[in-house]
Amino acid sequence: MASSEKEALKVAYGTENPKRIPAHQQVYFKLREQILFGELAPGQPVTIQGLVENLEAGMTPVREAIRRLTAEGALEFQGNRRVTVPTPTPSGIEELIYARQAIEPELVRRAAKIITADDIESLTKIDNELDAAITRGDVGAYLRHNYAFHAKLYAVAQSPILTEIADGLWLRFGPSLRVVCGRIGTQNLPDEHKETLQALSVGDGARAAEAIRQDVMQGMQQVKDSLNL
Amino acid sequence: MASSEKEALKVAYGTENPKRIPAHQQVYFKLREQILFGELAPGQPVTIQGLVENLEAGMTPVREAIRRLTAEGALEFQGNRRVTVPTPTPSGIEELIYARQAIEPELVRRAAKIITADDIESLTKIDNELDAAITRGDVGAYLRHNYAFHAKLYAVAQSPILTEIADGLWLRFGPSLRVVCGRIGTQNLPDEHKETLQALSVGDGARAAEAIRQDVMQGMQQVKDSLNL
DNA sequence: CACAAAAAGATTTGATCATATTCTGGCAGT
DNA sequence: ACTGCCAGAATATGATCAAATCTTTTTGTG
Repeated sequence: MASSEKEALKVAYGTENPKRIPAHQQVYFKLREQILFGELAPGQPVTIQGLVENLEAGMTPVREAIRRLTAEGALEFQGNRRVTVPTPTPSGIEELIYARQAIEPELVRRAAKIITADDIESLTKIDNELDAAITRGDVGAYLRHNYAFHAKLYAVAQSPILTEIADGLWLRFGPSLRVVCGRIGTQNLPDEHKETLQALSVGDGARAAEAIRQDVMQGMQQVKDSLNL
Repeated sequence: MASSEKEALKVAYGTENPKRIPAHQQVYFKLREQILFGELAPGQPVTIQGLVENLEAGMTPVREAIRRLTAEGALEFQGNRRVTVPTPTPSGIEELIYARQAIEPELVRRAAKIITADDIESLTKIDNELDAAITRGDVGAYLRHNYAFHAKLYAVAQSPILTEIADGLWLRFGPSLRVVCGRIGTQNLPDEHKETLQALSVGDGARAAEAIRQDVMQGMQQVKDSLNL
């Protein structure tokens, strides 16, 4: 995600000055959230008119948001003017596994070089909230905090292109993750975050990268397994 | 638009069935070509109204195409509603180098497992045309055939997600590549394609992947070097 | 009086909407 | 099953409104 858009996101959620945000961006962010955190299930059709009512927006902005998310792989063009949330396939998951383990550890390596104590503190805080969500079995909160942890790492890495790619990957498996959690709950979910934080705090980028790789692989493995049920 | 032009478009973009192509897709493909093959220079502003006239399309389709290309990183949101072709930065190029050498060799490994003699033949044909373009110093043809070679490899690999990512990367450095060729001509350009083809024809996926990695790295290195001039 | 900063106005461009048109898929009737 | 028709959804247009940039004029100061 481009940094100017991160600004827009902040504004959209009221943490910053009241600058006007174009409707098409607001729609984009809302729809993105719904996809990432599971309001929309794999295979579910997404209609323009439905969103116009649902999000109380005009037709043109909705259209633009859909095009954008389609380009990011979060939605799928069904040929006949139809758009749906993509249904995961084993080979698709394989591709995502490769891509994530190729990209995310590199982002962590980059983050490790320039991470500050403040960053580590806020990562720790996110991870604690994540633990709390797990113990109380709150799937929605788990998904949000888990993403927040990784997203914060990306932000630290200051590598906008790799971050956009990684974010794009999240959009592709987000709906599946929700399904997995619906099946197995929040127990037994991967969490190599402690190890990652430990390594980052002593400046060991290689170990941190490997820990995240483990985290990623375990999570994707569960998605893969849940497909064969 | 005259129907003969629509026909031409269908042929140009390989849509066989006689279905009508939505205007927003036509605009997308046209604009994508212009970005990939250098009609648009880095830093150049892209206006909606300009494209409406230039491509003889309506406003909504142009808008949608721009959103899509922005999502793919081919265009950049300039905060104040403005959209431009991104200007390359050294750190951006570094990111692209990492991403390409992480993704493309994997695609070649996958391609190597299932490539057919026909595929190799058509790759060879493309590479010959590429050589011809180089010897006659035809930059436009070089860019097109070079892309065609890589794109054909992606197609063989049958990995749609990794292919989309790789295509996205091309869109990001395409404009820079044009600039490089404008500076140094078509001589001294990387070409490990022969080695790749050789390895593929004997089923040596690892060697083919490494050859492509070399090709990618050499090309990106030249882009990087040309930035410091 | 010269110059530059600021204000006002004009113009270009983007955002959004209402509306007309085109297409798809389902359904009725054969 | 097949065919033709219809409702509803998507696509596309052009008009309208709003924002940003550029241009010109005004104003203030040394």
